[in-house]
Amino acid sequence: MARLQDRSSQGRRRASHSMESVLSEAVALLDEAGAPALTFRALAQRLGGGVASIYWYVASKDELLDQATDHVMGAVLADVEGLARTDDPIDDLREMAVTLFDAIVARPWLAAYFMRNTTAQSNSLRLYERLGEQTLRLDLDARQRFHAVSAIVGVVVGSAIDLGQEPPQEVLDGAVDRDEFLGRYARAWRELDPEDFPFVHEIVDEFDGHDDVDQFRSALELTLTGLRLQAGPPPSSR
Amino acid sequence: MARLQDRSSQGRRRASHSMESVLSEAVALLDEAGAPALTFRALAQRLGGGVASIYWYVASKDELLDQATDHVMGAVLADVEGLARTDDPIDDLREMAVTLFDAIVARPWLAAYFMRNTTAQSNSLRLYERLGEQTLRLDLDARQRFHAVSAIVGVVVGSAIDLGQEPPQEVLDGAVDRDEFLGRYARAWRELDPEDFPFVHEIVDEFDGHDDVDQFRSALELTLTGLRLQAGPPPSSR
DNA sequence: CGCTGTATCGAACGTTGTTCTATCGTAGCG
DNA sequence: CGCTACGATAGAACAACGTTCGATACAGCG
Repeated sequence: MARLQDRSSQGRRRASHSMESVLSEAVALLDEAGAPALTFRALAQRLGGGVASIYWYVASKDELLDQATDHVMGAVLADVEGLARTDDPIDDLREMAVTLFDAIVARPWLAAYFMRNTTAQSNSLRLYERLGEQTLRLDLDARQRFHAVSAIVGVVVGSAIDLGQEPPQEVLDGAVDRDEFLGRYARAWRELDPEDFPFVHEIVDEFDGHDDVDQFRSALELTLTGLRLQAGPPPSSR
Repeated sequence: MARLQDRSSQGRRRASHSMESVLSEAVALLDEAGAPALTFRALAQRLGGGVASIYWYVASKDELLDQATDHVMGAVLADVEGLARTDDPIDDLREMAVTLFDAIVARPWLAAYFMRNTTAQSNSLRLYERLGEQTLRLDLDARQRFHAVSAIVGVVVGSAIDLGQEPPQEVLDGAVDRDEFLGRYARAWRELDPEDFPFVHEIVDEFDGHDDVDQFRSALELTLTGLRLQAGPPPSSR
């Protein structure tokens, strides 16, 4: 009968990890049950080793989070860099932002960590650079470029945050699906006094069962339209 | 010699709280040293009582956070409702958003909680309503209005998040001020290869010592410009 | 063989949110 | 006045968490 891993016949063997395996399992835990599920004890158990061993690879939980985040951001960065470039930098910015947002939809826990510490997360810094390089193709000054990229990242983060904290436990467990969860809010909102909350009543049907990606794309479009206006006519038309 | 509170001459008297005092002290702790400082034991000590007593007023820490957030959001809502209305709904939206952002600058911990649970935080819901009511004055359909308000809240949250997680402990303790903290990043960024990071070098001077409020206002302006364009000409000109 | 540095692990510590159980104090009532 | 019910308080204990400590295994090399 084949044994798991390469542990030999009897008695507890010591586990042998690697930075790669530590980060992979950490990401797996985050993916499966969100940030609260990533504990040193759960991670050690998955690695088949002791709790303290993990501290040989990372100095603290903060660093573990940073490294795990950077680990997956590597793939996101590759996706962004693999995007085809057009002659419109704003179109490119949109595609980049959407790619980033898609990654966060797939891994909601990313939202809270992916821009926390750009010295420890080099892939996030590179992504920031790639976004910024598109603004270099626009007729803006340095401050406007800085603010433009901050705005775009802000839209991504802002849209992603409520996404990340939406699941109150039940959605992650699969006991309640997202539509039912939204429906509860919608039901509560519909019972508000229409005179006191005319706007909430106006949009409750839109809210019920809405798509987060649509919501994000709309917010992004407003920012990009504003940016296009700020940049003035494209250089080719001058 | 006057004694603290109204405890009588000798022996431990039981403390008597109230919802008000619990929330006030909770907010005080959050203001003084951020979210990690709000523990049941620290709160109990400030109230001069036992740990378990707090559970008579709130069922969990999550509820404590929600109620404390709603507590201060009451004042924010009052500020927003006290704003003078103009004939331009977008100008009003801007003033409201800035008022909200100012409140978050004063209390960075707000960013993470103020839109978490609108059924438990009625003041946040009311604020959401007030923002939305401005879009009722614009020529938009229901979905566009829903997305517009989401976008504005998203910009606020997105700009506020890095604000809230900036202080890595030293800034809160007052050991290191914010400019020095930004300077460290700027110094690290300046040492990157200019060929690999042209954008980062372009904007590092803007980043160094930048004002968060400027950054936010710029991001907000892009969204509002996009929204104004989307809404088309004002009804008066038709 | 012994030494050294790398890598591992169990046990323990302090702090956190939460629960259990016991108790106090006062308003209401006979 | 005494008794009771209940609103309100609190200490002790529990499980889970991040983190540290000291001991120990293993491979490479002289």
